[in-house]
Amino acid sequence: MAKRTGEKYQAIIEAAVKVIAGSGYHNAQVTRIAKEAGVADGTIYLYFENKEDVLISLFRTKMGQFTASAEKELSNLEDPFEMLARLIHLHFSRLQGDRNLAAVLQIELRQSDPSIRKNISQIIKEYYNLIEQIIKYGIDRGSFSPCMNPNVARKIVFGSLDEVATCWVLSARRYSLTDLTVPVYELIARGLSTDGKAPPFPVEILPLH
Amino acid sequence: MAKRTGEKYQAIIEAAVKVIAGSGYHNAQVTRIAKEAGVADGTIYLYFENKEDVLISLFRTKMGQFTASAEKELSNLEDPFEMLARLIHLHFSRLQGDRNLAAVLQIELRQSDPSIRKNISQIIKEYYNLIEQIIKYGIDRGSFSPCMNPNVARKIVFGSLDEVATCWVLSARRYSLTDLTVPVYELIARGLSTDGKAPPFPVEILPLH
Amino acid sequence: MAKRTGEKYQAIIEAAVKVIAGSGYHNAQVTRIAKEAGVADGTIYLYFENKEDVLISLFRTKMGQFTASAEKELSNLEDPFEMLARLIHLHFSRLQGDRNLAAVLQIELRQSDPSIRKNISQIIKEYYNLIEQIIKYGIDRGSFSPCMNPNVARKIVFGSLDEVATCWVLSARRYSLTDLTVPVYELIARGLSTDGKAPPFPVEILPLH
Amino acid sequence: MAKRTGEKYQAIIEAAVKVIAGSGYHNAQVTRIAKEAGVADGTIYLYFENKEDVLISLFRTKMGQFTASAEKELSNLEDPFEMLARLIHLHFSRLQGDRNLAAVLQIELRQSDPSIRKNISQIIKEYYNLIEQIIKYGIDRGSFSPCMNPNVARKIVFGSLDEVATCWVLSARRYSLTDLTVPVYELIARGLSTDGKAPPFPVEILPLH
DNA sequence: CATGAATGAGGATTCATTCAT
DNA sequence: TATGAATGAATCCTCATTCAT
Repeated sequence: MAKRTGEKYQAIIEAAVKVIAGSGYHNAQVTRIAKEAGVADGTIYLYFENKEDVLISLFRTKMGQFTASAEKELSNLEDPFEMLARLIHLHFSRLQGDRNLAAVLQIELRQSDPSIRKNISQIIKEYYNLIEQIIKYGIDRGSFSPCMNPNVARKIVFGSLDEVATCWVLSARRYSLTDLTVPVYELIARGLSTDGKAPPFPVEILPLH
Repeated sequence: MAKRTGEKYQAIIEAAVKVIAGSGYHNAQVTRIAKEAGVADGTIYLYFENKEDVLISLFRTKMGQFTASAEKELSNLEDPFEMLARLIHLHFSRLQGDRNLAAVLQIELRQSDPSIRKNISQIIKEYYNLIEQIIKYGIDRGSFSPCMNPNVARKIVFGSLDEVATCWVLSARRYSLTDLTVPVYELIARGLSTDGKAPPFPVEILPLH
Repeated sequence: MAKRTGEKYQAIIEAAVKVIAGSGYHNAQVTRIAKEAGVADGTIYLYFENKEDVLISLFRTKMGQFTASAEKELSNLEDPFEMLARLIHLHFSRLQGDRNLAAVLQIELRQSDPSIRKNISQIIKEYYNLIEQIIKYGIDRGSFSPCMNPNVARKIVFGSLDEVATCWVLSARRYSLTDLTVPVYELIARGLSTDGKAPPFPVEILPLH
Repeated sequence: MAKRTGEKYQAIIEAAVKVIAGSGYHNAQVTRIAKEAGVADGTIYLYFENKEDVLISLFRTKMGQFTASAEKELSNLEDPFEMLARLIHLHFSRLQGDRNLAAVLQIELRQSDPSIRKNISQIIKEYYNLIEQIIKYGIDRGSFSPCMNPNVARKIVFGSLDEVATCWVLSARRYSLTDLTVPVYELIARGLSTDGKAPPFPVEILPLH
């Protein structure tokens, strides 16, 4: 019964990002999201099951876009190290490019109820899979250490990126997150590599200064 | 005004761990904690300022014990790799040894209000410092790569351990967290090392089977 | 934010008068007022900021009506003694006409918190001013003693009426308050008058028996 | 079972005056009164039935002292006007002489529960009687108007003094209450007098400047 | 499709009083 | 007599959701 498309659907999701980023998860009342989206409170319930559904849909939309664009960008690559480099760069530049979204994804949405967390876990699995596939591919290609458990390696890669991003959001953002792309790459790449030697970060990925 | 010691103080903290682990942060009513601790509701307010103070004190107590025991255990070591190995082992075995506590630390406490989060950040900094000191020490000794930013490396180490632990808590714990000690060590140690070669995990750390 | 008009607004105020008169200020739970008004608890907060605001609004509305009707009724008069006579009559007949309101105004509202008292003081100043204007006018006309301090005289007039009314409310009302209009008038009028002679009470004010 | 004498009994009453005057009726917790009196919480219950009993005893003691000293001071007088003058002077100077007590009697104790108010009414009746006796005596002597109802006159006299005193307490006491003795006397005396002529205030009552 | 006024369940905290010592 | 740690009942307000219009 909930209509999951239309411009109001998108407007509500964008409004939710804005409201949550602005005043935190616990002040994100439905009324405020409705006002920000320019619709009546009740209208939200024409497009979403309930408030939880708004938050989950927000996460699904944003995370889905991210995973899709990452998959697309990596699809043409052959070198596992370059794939890793691009993934890290995408991960950080995406968050740096939308500060509201970064705050919501890294901080606010983690304050949510268990039922929301459960859905979020489900959604994030696609991104997990993407990372794990890169690792498996790297092992198959002989670039990454064959001794590694790809599942454990995925957790380390994701946990590293996530912690770096969270610290950046909480730091009042006095520094550039994307500036950490290279050092993070180097440490992780060395850790993943077969012989402890990782190729340098492919600098053409980075935007020109 | 709040008396911060005594056996009832401890009982209330243990009760809070149990109640929060059992029913989640948002269902952790003061009344339930009081009942679990075997005291009256009002008694909690003789030992704590308010509910928030219970949670922060819980975190301070538990995290403080952990950091202190880690500092103590590492104080006699000379090899940075061995320090890293023991830290990872301690981190995982501690959480595996108290499943309620693990659930509270990894999941529930992260759903709390901004003011609680702020206090938690403050407390966890000591653990951050410990990790960062190990890294700096390793660089000075020539064991860890001198190109690394110790602050970034700290985030990668902590983020990795944290993500592995969180996944374990959420996984219904069908596997042993401490079994991941060695693979996690190997990946991180290789990443940190100067030449991509890390000594094998010192097996005497692990308990005998 | 609080909508301060509409029939529910009035219904809540009337319900508050009834509940407070019936069970006293300290038993006037929001839930009881809501039930009496035939609305949900939360509805009260659509029309009032909080419970305190209900009480202050109650006083403002009722006292405002009283002051306004007094000003209107006195506006056509020229003789200060007649103005005094009508004021006393209005004061007493108004309270006698609404016993619940009398109990709330004379007894219950005086048990309230300092912040409520402060607002009440502000509101009652208009009534104070009305009395003081009558006295100043009487002095200017030569009817009232020019030696008097109008401010002190106002306190004596109001204090007299207030004490008489309070005693009546507390007396289980075995007598008519309006029956005291004439004796109170005579004493006060003589006290205010220039030469100790006050005209008799204008009997046409009183309702026929 | 409550021991109603002893130095701790007095100390508790004085402490109650101080605490209530200092932080208002609603912040006058038993614990604070006990601390101020230098006794344990439980000790209060050796001397008083309950908190209400402390407040009522406070009022009884203080009001009793006042009524007694007034009766004594008026007992030698013959002129009703002089009695009135001395009563007003005593009433005001007593309150002005103890600001804490004034705040408690005029403001704070009136915020109390109905049961306390009931006891207070009972206690104040002696003072009411004193005033009424003066009035009856004045009528008998031919000084005061024989048409007056002594009961109504008493309310006017007490209400006037009470309102003047209350306004003074609430005014942040930027003026002298005893300075109002003469004007209040003049207005009331004229109102009570048989012919509208009252003798001037007997200035020897006032302290020399 | 859209509105927004109305609903009503749910929980942290205070403080007078007790009673074992 | 005196203590003071422990007790536990009692209540205002928020906000996701509904439904008559």
